[in-house]
Amino acid sequence: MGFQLTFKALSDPIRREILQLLRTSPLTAGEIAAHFSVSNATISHHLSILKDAELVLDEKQGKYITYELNMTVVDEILGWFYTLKGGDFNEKDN
Amino acid sequence: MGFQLTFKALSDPIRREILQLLRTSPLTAGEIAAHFSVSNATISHHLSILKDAELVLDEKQGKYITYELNMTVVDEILGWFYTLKGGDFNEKDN
DNA sequence: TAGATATTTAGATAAATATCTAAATATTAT
DNA sequence: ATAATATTTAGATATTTATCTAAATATCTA
Repeated sequence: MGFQLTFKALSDPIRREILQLLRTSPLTAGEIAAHFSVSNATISHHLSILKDAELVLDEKQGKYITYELNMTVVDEILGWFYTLKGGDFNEKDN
Repeated sequence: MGFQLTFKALSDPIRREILQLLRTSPLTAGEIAAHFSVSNATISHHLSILKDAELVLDEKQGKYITYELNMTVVDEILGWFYTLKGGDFNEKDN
């Protein structure tokens, strides 16, 4: 539980919007890129940051790569916020 | 509810640790700075970023400035994560 | 096998960020 | 008033980041 990659990943507005896009169902890289006005390469870069943070999972399906939200990590980060609201907190996990 | 400043503020490990320090009670800038090995000026800079994000509130008390957690904004950010978990989401608020 | 499509990787660049030291501001105490 | 203490602001610098274009890789289809 090192949260550095997770929070860094969440600090960019495009990456947060990608997560919201994936809220209802998985999408391919191209479908995701179509929602934005930056290049596909840039979206690919953002996806790799989300992947490193384990906020998304990817699955290769033939020509396409499908991305989906990883709820496990979303829940872990929620846990971090709950420590702020009075729960326990292990200082090492930051 | 523009979350950009909030998430940016949370993306630095020192700032997250400051928030955890303030979990139980308010502290002065100096008390906060004493927990870290960077200069007071640097901590002051981090505090100003947390303040801009409204994650902390400050109150001048004579020679000291006391900082405390702003739970209101913590709760707002929790709301953002809940949209990811199936709730409603207004795309403008990102 | 060639050509088309989907995605990522590489290399470059401009902007943003964290940090430092030194100086400024404000408050308290002698 | 002067000195000491607490904090912030200013200016500089090195690192990180988001973005682009062009090239590489992988898969599908005719």
